[in-house]
Amino acid sequence: MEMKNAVSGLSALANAGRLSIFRMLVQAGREGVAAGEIARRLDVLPNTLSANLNILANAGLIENRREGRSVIYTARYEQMTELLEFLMQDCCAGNPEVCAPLADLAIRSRCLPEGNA
Amino acid sequence: MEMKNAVSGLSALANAGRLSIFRMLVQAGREGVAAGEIARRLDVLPNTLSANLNILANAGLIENRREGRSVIYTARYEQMTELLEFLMQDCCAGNPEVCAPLADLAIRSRCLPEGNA
DNA sequence: TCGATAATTCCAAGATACGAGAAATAAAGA
DNA sequence: TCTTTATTTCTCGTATCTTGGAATTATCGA
Repeated sequence: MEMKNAVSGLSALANAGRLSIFRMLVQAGREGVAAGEIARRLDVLPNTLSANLNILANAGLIENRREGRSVIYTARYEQMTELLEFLMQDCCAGNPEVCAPLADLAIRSRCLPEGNA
Repeated sequence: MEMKNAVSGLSALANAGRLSIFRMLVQAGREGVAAGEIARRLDVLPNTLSANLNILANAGLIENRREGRSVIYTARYEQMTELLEFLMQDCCAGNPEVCAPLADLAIRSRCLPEGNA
């Protein structure tokens, strides 16, 4: 990932409203959540929500599909992974113990294939 | 981690200059880098650098110690880990394969204790 | 103490982001 | 087609961020 994309992604997430949206979508999985449902759950104005969804989408962190009258939003996990990778790149150079807590996190989240946890 | 701290951290990183500083410190390890050296390597004005270091410090992402005339800055890995954890919290609920790439990253970075990679 | 180096603080202006009201567009059903 | 629901676009006042010049503080060596 390039610096420009990383800054764009971090900027998109650097706002309480957008961070809440993104985390909701991350937790929602591939199924996603409709814009209206997000607005209801977070209690935000539809125009504000729409603007924020746009910012997240432009940063490549989310995408959407239309289903009837609703627009369903989903997280782009690949982009999230790339962003995290960009942040911790070479963090372990020479000192594996430094970022061990992150690996623990991966293990606790059961993100590892069988046999690695 | 609370939403407020997460936004503060992401905001601090949502700037090309500060992101470059932070990554440099992440890669530098516990030894850290002096403010002047950072300014030289990134070619930024000392006052701008100082302001940015302050923002990163206030977000809890870096800390410093004085050594003679120099002030050495280091990354706070615990805070970085907490921030990443906040972002991917519950991301795997029901779908472990979704964030498997992140676990791969941890493995590739040799962040895992012996026997887990 | 004086001069040089290292870093920070203060301040102002220009740029950008933010939230909200109002209007517009898209889709579904009567 | 008309109405309702769902979402987006337009616009604008306000708040915040960013940057650079100038001055200030801290440390070391002569």
